[in-house]
Amino acid sequence: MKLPRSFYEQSTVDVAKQLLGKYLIREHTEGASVGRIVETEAYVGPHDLACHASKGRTRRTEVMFGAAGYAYVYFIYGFYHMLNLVTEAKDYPAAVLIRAAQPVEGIALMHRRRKNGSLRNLASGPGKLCQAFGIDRSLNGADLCGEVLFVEDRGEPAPKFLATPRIGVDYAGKWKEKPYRFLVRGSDFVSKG
DNA sequence: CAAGAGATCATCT
DNA sequence: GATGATCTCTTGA
Repeated sequence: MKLPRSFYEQSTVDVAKQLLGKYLIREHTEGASVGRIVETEAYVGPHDLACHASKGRTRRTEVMFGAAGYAYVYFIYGFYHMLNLVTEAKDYPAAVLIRAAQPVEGIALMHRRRKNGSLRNLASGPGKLCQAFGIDRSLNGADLCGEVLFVEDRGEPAPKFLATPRIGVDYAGKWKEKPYRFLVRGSDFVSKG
């Protein structure tokens, strides 16, 4: 069952937790890619110094200010894309970063996109995940209730998870210590962070 | 195995 | 003109 827009309208931390054990699906002309989400991070609003939108409403962050249930994809470090799912009310900037997934379908395609990857190395990090799934800025603003990029509930019970501080946000002052990173306990497919 | 450098560009000042 | 929600490779023990 495809997750409805109302799912993304919940509080960002709740969405981040509930996404664990759900399935990310990317339809592409080359074929479908499916991964079980095992790691997420919550970026909870304009007051969250780790959230891009704390710098104000700009061209880049515009999507985060929009309605829930759309993709926020951006390019960083000159190499990598990051996939976020926009949450909460329109005009409230918040999103969940998808950090890692366990490859389920389209694994050969993922290997082709990421030359030198073992199975565990295919999508165990936000940049790697976007490479494996063929996600780039053309998907910025894509509707998660559409046919190209969405998340499915396949009836799996909610997995046990851990919460830790977020990765790579040392500049965020006291916000860097918030336990807004969520990982499926015992999964071999999370990032190392 | 841990640590560090380098790659490379869209976005904002 | 600076910098970042990263990854990979190289180095050295």
